[in-house]
Amino acid sequence: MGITGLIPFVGKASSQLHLKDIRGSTVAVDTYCWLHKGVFGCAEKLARGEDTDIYIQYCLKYVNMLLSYDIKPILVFDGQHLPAKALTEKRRRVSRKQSKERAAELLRLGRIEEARSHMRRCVDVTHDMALRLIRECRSRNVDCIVAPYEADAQMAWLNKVDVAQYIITEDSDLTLFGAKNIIFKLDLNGSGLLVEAEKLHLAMGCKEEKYHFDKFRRMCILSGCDYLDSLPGIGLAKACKFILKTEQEDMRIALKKIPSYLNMRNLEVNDDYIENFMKAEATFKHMFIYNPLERRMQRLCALEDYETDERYCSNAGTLLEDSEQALHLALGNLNPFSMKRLDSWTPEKAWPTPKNVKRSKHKSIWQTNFQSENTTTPKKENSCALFFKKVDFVSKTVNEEIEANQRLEQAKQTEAQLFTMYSFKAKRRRSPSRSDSVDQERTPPPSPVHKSRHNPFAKERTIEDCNQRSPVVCENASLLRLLSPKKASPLGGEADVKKVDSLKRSIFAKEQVQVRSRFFASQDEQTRHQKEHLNDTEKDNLDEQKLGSCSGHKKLRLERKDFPLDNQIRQRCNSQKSDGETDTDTTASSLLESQEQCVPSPLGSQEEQNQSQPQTPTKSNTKSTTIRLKSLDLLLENSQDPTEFDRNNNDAVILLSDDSCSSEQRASSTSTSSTLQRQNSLPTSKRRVGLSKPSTAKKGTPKSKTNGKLGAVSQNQTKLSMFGFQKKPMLK
DNA sequence: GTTACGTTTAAAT
DNA sequence: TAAACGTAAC
Repeated sequence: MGITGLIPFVGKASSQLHLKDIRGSTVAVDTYCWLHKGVFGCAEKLARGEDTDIYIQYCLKYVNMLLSYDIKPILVFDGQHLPAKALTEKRRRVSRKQSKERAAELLRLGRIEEARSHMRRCVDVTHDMALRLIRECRSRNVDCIVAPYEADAQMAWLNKVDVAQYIITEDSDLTLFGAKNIIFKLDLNGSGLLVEAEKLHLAMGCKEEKYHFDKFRRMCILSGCDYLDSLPGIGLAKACKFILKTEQEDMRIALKKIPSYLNMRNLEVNDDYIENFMKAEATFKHMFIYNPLERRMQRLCALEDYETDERYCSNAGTLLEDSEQALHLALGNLNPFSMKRLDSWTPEKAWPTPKNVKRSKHKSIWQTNFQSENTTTPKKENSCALFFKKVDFVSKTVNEEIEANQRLEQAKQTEAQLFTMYSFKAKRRRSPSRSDSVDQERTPPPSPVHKSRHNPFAKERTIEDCNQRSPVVCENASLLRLLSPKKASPLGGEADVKKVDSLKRSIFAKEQVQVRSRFFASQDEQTRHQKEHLNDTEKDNLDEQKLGSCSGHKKLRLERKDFPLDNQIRQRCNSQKSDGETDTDTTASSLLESQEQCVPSPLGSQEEQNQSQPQTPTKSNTKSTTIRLKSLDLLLENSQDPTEFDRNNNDAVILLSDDSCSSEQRASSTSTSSTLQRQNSLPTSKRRVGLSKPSTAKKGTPKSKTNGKLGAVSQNQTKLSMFGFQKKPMLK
C-alpha cells in the first residue's frame, strides 16, 4: 500500500538514475514487485492451474540486466505476515477468491475479455513461485534471502550496513525503514527514479540542520501508512506542516497538539491513536530482519538505539528461538507460513550448475568471508569519456591544451572499457597485424606527426608521407573508403583494417576528442559575427546564399539504391527512419544515421541519449553528414569485400568544400573516384569533408526555409559530423 | 490549497 | 495492485 502520494512528494529528493551510473554496486531487490509484474503476463495460465515459467523468465530478465551492468543483485523475499497486516492479507484473500469466482462465471457466459480481467486479479504470488525463482538464482550464484517478516525491513538493513548500496522496489514504505538510496520504477531499459534519504529535508522544506530522519518518518506515519490509518483530513501536506511546527520530541505529547497547530478544532486525537502511532513507529524502527553475515535474527535497529519500550514492538515480529530454523527460513528452504521444509539448499555445498546457465562471479553474502571483503562502499568508477579537440584556431591557449591533455590522461584508464562499450557483437575480422596494432596503441610511435588543423579525426601522417604522397581529399580513411573503396584502399582489405585501427588510435589515443552525440563544429568566426547582426530570416538567407552560390562547396552525388548492409545488420534495423529520412534523395549521412540508430546502444535509454545530445539540432540538421565511426566500423567489419560498397548503388550526398570549385557538381558513383582524384590536387588546408549545417542555425527552422539542404559553411569553417558517439562526456 | 474518493490505467507477452 | 487522474468538499 505504501504512503499515498509519497513519490511525488519526495520529488526534490529524487532524480533519474540509470543502472550504468551504479556499476560495481550491490542492490537489494524487492522481488515480489517483479514477481507480481511477471505474473500479470501469465495470469490466465496460472488461474487455470497450468504450469508456466513466464514470471520466472521475467524476473531473470531484470537479474540479467543488473548483472550486465556489473551490479550484484540480492533478491529479497517477504517472509511471514506481521500480525498488523493480517487483516489486510485476509481482505486480499477474500478479494482474490471473489475475483476467481467472478472469472469462472464470466467464462461460463462466454464473456472472455471480462473474465481475463478478473483472472488477473485472482492470481496470488505464492512462496512456491518464489522458491522456483530462488532455485534459478542459486544456479546463477545470485544471492537470495527470505526476510523473517517484511522484505522492506530486510532491504533497509542491507542498505544500512552497506551490504547493498541501493534498493530496488515499488513500495514507498521502504523510505520509512531508513533506507538510504531507493530506486523506484526501474524499467527493463535500466532507468529508474532514485530517492536519496539525505535529500529528504528538501522534500519537507526543512533546513538541513533542523532535519532528522525521525521527522520524515513521523510525517509519513501521520499521513497514513500500512500500520496506521491517518487521522481524518490529514494527508502528507498537513502532516508535514505539523511536524515542522512542533519542537516536542515526545510524540505522546506532540500528537495532542495537532488540532491546535493545524487549526482543526474538531479533530480528535485519542489515546488509542497515540498508542498505535508509537507502535507503528516502533515497527518501522525495530522489525526483525535476518543478518546473513552473522547468521542470526536481529532487529533492524536495536531498541537501545532509540530507548524504545518493547511493548510498542508488538508488530515488529518475534525472534525465532531456533537459529537453524531461522537460517533455513532465510535461505528459502522453509515455507514462511507453515514452516514446512521445502528444500535443503545450503551455501556451503557445491551445487552443480545446469548447462547453458552462466554463473555470476559476485561474492555471496552467505560466504563466511563476505563481510571482511565487502563492507566498504564500492569506489564509484571514473566516468569514462572521450574528448574531442575543439577546433578553435583563434583562441586556443597552451594552458587550455595542457588541461585538455590532463583530462585525456585521466580518461585513458577507461578507454578499454569504452572500446568494449562500443564494440559489436558481430565477429571482428582479425587481421594478422592486429596484435601489432594493439601494441602500437599502448606505445604510440614517437615519429613526427603531421596533424590536420582542420580535421581532428584525420589519419595521422608523417612528414615524409606528406612529402611523398599526393594529398588526398578526404583525410579520413573510413569516409574515403566509403566514398570510393577501390581508390581509397588499393592495398585491399588488410590495409583497410590497419587504416581503421590507425583511425581509432588517432581518435582514442592521440587526439583530444570530446564526444558529442551527433556532430561537432567549430564556428566560423566571420560568419558568426556577420550573423549576429542579422535576424533569423536573414541568417537563413545567408545560409542559402552561401550554399547556392557554392563559393566553397562541391556536391558529390553517389547514386546508390541500397546501402551495403549484411543480413546481420539488417536484422538489427527496424526501419526507424523518420519521415524526413525516407526521401528518395536520402543522404549518405541519414542512411548511416538511421542504421546507427538501429545498432544497439550501450547507453540504452532514450532519456540518456537526449541528455547526451544537448546540442542535437532538428532532424533537418542531423540529416547533414553525420557519419559515425561505429557505422563505418560495422560496415567495414561486415563487408568481406572492400569493393562491396561499389556494387551497391547507394544514394549518398557528401559536401566537399573547395575554393577552386565554383559550381555545384554532381557525380554518379561511377565518376566518384575520378572526382575525388581531382580533389587530390587541392591544397590540404582547403579540404572540407562532411559539412553540415552551422550550429547557429535557428533551431527548429522549417524545412522549407533551408529547402532540405545542408546548411551553408564558409571556407574557414570546419564542421565535421562524422563521428557522433552517443557517450556523454562526464568529467569530474 | 489540501484532502477524500471514485474511476481509469498500466503492469506482461 | 497501485499509481494517476478528475472532481467535489472543505
